[in-house]
Amino acid sequence: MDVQRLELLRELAERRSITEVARATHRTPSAVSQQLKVLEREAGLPLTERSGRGLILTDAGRALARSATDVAVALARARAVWDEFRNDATGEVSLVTFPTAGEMLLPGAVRSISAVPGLVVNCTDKDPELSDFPALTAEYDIVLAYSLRGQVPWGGRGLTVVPLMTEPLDVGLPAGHRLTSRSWITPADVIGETWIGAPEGYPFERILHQIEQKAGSQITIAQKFADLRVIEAFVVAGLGIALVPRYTWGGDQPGRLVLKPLRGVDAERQIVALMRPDRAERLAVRTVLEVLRTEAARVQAQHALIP
Amino acid sequence: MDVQRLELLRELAERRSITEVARATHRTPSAVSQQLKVLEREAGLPLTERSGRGLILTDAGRALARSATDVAVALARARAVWDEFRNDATGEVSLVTFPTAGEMLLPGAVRSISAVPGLVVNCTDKDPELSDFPALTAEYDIVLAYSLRGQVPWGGRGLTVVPLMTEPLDVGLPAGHRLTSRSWITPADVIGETWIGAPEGYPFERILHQIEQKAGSQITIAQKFADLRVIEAFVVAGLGIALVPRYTWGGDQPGRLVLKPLRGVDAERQIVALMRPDRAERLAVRTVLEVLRTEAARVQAQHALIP
DNA sequence: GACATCCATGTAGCAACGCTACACACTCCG
DNA sequence: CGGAGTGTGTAGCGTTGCTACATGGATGTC
Repeated sequence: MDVQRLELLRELAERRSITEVARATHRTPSAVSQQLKVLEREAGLPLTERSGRGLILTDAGRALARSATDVAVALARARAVWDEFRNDATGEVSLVTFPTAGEMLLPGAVRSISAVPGLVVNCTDKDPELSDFPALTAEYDIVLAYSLRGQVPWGGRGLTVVPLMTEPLDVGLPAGHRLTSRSWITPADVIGETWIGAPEGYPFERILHQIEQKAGSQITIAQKFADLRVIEAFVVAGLGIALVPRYTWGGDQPGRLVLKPLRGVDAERQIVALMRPDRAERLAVRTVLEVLRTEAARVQAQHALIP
Repeated sequence: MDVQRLELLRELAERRSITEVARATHRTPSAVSQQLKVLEREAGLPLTERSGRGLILTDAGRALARSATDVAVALARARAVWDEFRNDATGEVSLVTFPTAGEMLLPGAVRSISAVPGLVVNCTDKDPELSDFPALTAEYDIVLAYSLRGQVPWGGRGLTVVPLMTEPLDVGLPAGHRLTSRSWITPADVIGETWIGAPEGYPFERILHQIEQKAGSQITIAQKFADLRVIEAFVVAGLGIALVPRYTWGGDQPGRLVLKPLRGVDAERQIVALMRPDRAERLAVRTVLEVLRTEAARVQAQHALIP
């Protein structure tokens, strides 16, 4: 019935705890509990069940929370309509990114956005290993994440996904390496090489496994680092070769690090923006998204010129 | 921002006057005015303009009212979701119809609905000439209306239209008429005949014009009646022939009135249910609609057996 | 041209609602 | 067995949205 109450139910569905909902909505847990009780009484059937010291939603609760999302989207769209009427893309937009995308896209994007008066973006970065990126949509308006081809970890959660770019993953070689004369590299070429890999759980690992399978031999992984700078340093030092995202590559090792495209495996990652559907409707958010898309296109075009 | 206020704006868009909105929502005009003022202040731009002693919506107001409809639809859908969860198609549904459809569909439909406990339909009829049927959606949940093929008078108003059946319009002849031996009739056949027509503005008139055009000669219209019973009585009395909806035909003149299908012109009318989109989402309304559809199918099937 | 009428809109007051603050019950874990 | 984490009741208070009544314009009529 009441939209505010439905909103609370939706928050509960995402945050799994009344205390968390209260914190997020600047209320007392008691207030949240009371409102949900009223909603439940109106609905005429239980929406939550106690489970340990917390609680979980019933099937009915989940269904109602889903509808609540549609209501929130419609409402956000209404807001956007009159923001457009006033040409007023004003407000704060919060954004998280994984580090490499932040380095590649955000400086240019933030500069463009600073040209829009009244529009403010608050950016942070988070380690993709430590955080559940889809879950971050509860806290941030825009979440920049990446996935490998075919991998869709954020499907089914009802999130809005906007693709920004697809970035090829190349093989990084030290200058003078035997393969630097090649114009591309296949899995067979790298048999016997030592790799600088990524920690377990990182999606890059899957690609190394694919290379293993295609080449039919096992891969030697010497070190596992999460930070691209560290990886690059090791490659330059001749301690191994590594997968390096083509556009994100630091480039501060001119001539000492050589990138070669990889053929025979799906070596690319897709960089996307994840959002809660209602937040995606906000005019300010849509404006930031548009800037990110053009910035991504700019980066991609720039690298196409200097291969 | 607030849904209640958006709802008031939407009502204002339809009812054109604060007093009317107040009456419809069981409030004082003052209350409505105050809430719209708040909405306007929040929006930051004027939503209404004074015009004479009433007021009209600005462009921004109309746009916002449209979004308000989407919000109302989402909200109604949420209600329907948990009504379905409880299997609870309870409530009152109001319905207006034009007389012939009421005679044909409502007795059977109301009987079926009475089998659903807690579901109540309040039916009325209105003369299609005297009332603007699309506008009646403001007062009634379901409005039964008809249109001829190609005619869509309710488009663009943002109403939900559910087709119930298409009913052929036949030519009604008195027993013993020279054409009763034919199995169908063409415009050329009826040259020289005297017609019992419908008053101006009634859609039947258009079909008579079509017959005129196809036949290439002018039609003689002796009388113009709105009520089908009167028309039938005149036909039986041998005072002329007339267009008669095939399923709606009274049938209380057995053997004295003969119906023959008309070929060569689009002689059929479509019977539809008109609804405000949010009301169409209500489970009770959808249930009634379903009954109406099956009842329409039953009537159609019954007449197919006895041609 | 004065008056009745029909609008929308202010103002004061009141009732209802949703929040905070605090206390309490319960579960998990060291 | 506490202690820290949950969710939930109760009392009280501020805000909000309503009614009742009065006011200001625009329209139409005798």
